[in-house]
Amino acid sequence: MVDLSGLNPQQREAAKTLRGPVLILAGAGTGKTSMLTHRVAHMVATGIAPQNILAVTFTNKAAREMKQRVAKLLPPRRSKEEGWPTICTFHSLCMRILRRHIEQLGYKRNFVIYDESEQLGVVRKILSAITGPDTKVDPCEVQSLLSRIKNGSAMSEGDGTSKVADMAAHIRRRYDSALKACNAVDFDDLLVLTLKLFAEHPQVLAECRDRYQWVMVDEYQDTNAVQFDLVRSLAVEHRNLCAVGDDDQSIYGWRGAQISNLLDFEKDFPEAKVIKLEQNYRSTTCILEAANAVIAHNPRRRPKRLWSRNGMGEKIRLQAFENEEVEARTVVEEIEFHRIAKRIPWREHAILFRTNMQARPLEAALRTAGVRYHLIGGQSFFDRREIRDFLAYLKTFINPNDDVSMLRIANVPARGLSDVTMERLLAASQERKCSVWHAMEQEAVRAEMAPRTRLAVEGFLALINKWREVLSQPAASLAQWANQWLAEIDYAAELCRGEKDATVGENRLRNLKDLVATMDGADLSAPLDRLSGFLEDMTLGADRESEKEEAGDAVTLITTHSCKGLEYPHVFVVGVEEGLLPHSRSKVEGTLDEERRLFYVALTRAMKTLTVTHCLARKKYGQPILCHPSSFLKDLPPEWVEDWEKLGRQPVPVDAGKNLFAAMRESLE
DNA sequence: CTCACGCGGATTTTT
DNA sequence: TCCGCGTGAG
Repeated sequence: MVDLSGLNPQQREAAKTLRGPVLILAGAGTGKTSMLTHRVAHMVATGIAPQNILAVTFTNKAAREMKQRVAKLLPPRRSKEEGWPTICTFHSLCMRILRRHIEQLGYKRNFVIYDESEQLGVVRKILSAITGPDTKVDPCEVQSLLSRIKNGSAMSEGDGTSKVADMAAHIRRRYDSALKACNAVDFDDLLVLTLKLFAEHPQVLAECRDRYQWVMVDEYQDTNAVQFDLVRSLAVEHRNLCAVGDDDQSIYGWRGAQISNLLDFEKDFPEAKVIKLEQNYRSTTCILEAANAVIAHNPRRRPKRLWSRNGMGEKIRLQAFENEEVEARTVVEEIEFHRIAKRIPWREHAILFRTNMQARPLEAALRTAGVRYHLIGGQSFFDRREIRDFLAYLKTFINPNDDVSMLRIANVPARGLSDVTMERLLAASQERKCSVWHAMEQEAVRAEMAPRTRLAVEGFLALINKWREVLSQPAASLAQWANQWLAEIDYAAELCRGEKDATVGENRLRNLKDLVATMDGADLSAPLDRLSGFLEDMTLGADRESEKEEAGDAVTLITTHSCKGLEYPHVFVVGVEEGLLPHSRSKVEGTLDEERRLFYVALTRAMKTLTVTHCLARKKYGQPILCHPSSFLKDLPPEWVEDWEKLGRQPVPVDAGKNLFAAMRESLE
């Protein structure tokens, strides 16, 4: 038997309610993961076959954490063949299903997954084909519209709908067939195609239902229409569905998340049992009471009230500043004061803000004060050219018919395949209804080219084929293989070329080398399969490596969106102003509720102290603009708040403060 | 190609 | 204000 005595009564009930639909409302910091992992262990202990258990999460991080914690609770596996629960993201679940069955939808088994920038490439191509080279249609817009359509949340804007809809449908058809021609699927397709598979091939659905007889879904409030359909497809028969979530933390409505999936759970599962987890293990009473009061203003929520045994704690500090620079400086001073006077390390502090743009003055202040920090978010890793190129090469080696990847690297480094040549090849491929690679392979196509370009094309064909060849040999080391072809194409030179600062190129090269070094895992399957696996991990398991480097002492800078699920002993929520939080756009979009939840999420990150700040003026597009305190601030009950009336308090002159801190720090180190 | 200049746009972003 | 883009010249 599993020991459930560490759980509180509600957690225990949730962990022990196995059969039938259950909705578990797990408030912030209420030990959700602990409950879930114990639930899995308890299932196994009661005789449920582990391989019949499925737990779906949204992020790799959540999946990884749950996997690790489940592994600690389950009896050790006797053999590799022995069943084990499936704990993964929606996307990787669908990927697994599609790997087995996608041939029934007319794709090849070794399909690749296109990420956002590759999707964009396809969209660009289609747009230029149907509207001529220069039009004002933004490919990004189109791509996000397509995504929203696929996820079943295309906003039906009131105006001129049918024309736009027709257009969208047309583009979608071309887009889908373009991807299919490359044997590629995008992130959304993973889910959509799985549903299609279920609809068109009932035996596959039956197989999956049979396999996943016990389904758990984490962060249920964030599921969108397609994810909901998937879950329902799997669970509607056996009805062993455990949905875990918190309607108060639904902050991804704009990405298609349907909070109604959680709110109206009983519509689809009338016999559902609802369990609330309200004991919080993270924060002090002050923080929780304030958060409770804020969120209570939302209509249409499942009433909840977080409480804790962590004591009253310090009151929430509410501070006003004349502008964002003073705000940043003071927050930093506060952190330094904590560190020097109270020996609280930097890593126990986080600064939360609504928009990325707010990070700028904070970074500046942190830097001048010599405080280490790391900024979470911003898309860095996958925008790096060297990584993109490398992955495109890998995809080309796996499947040269993947036009998007192939076109990306065809002339990188420059090998005489100019844009004009590639355009011609593209046209030829469209004429012949084949891939660009295939067009290159055809003698007739090459015959029409100038001798020099013809040689370039043949050289490229030979290059790709040569290294594909190596890949088909059994015991190749992927890292070695990659290093060899990288050397042959002299990619290092390509990276350094045109770079004024040599260290930039070196850094890029090091990034790449680090990546290459991770290619050889322990498993001994065929190199091609390993390569596919590696690629998949890269696209699907897109762990921000910035998040990994938690080692080291540094203040966290993070948006209120990406802080969900995290916690910090000392939290500063900055820029809590009308127009920023709630964001001005939420007024026109009618999403004030979600903004309030966002504020609630921010508040509930704090364990020990919470500081909420706002400015009286802030530079917007360069111009200083007057700001008003957020309307949410008046919902903070005065009894839990310590209002620092800025006006009375004359701060120490900046330089004096800086020197003082510098001196104190030196004396300590 | 590469650099320089000018213009526009600026919420949030799990895979 | 500031960054990223596309364009146009050399």
